Amino acid sequence: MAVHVLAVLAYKEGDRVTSVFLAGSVNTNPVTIRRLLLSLQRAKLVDTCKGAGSGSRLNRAPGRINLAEVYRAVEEAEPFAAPARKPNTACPVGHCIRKELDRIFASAQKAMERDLGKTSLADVINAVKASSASKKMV
Amino acid sequence: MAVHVLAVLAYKEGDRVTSVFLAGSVNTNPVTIRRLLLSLQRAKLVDTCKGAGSGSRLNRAPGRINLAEVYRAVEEAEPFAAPARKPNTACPVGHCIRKELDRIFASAQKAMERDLGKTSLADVINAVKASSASKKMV
DNA sequence: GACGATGTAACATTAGTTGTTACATATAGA
DNA sequence: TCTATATGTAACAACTAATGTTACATCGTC
Repeated sequence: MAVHVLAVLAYKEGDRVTSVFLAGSVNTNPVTIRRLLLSLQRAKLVDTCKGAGSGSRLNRAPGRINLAEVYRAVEEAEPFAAPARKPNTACPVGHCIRKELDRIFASAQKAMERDLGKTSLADVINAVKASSASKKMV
Repeated sequence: MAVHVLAVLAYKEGDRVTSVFLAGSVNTNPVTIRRLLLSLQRAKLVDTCKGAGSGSRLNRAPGRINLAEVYRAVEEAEPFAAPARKPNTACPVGHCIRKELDRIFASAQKAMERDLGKTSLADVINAVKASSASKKMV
């Protein structure tokens, strides 16, 4: 969803867009969008202003925003394997396994982020544009 | 959690272990374990028998089970980016972006699985054994 | 100062996961 | 064959996280 919002912002190059508009585009409600925008602001990906005629816009060119950043901005807590069952020490395995699994999953997540990092927001937009253009040609 | 269960099974090389025992070890209840075991059975990772003195055991040597398999066995549905917001066609971006995001996330997930695939269940157990051994030395 | 937008809190709604109980069924062993 | 034991599975409760809804204070622009 975050990518979707950013894509819309990229579409409106530079123009400020309101959370109400974004909510309509993503088919959700303004509050959820604003909650999401807070994360994106923290990550310095968007620039949001209050006041009449204001709203949000990208803080960087779409070519300089990659999806790994977006992912990290949104998923502050690690996404899986995290529920952190209580230590549960009685069992010889349970005792030490958590630390090990954390290591492994952190590595897997890094791998995923490396892959996401290969795609920029501009890439996404171009693909969307191309696909909608070819659709219009039919 | 799945990895934890398999690790316990690997610990008891060959012996059948009951869901009650596993539940105690993972600090949960037998039904949850059995539900999990069903997925692992489908993936041919474990072999479960009913009846007195029965239970589950690994279907392969721990060195021949890698974590990507475990992950796939458990996470049948793709884990994220999946909520599949309704198409929401009114907006020019929303219309075509889904397909593109699916492609990107599928790739990211593959990258993650490739990384998980580098670790076998045996690796996990060895790490756990090593860590518990060094702890005993203190 | 009024309007228009965000920030934020409180609460309802929803969906997904886990826990609990119960019971049918299958298997091993006496 | 009978009994004890363990799984498979269903129905339901409890819990958690995410989202939607409403409301309102606050900040900026006009």
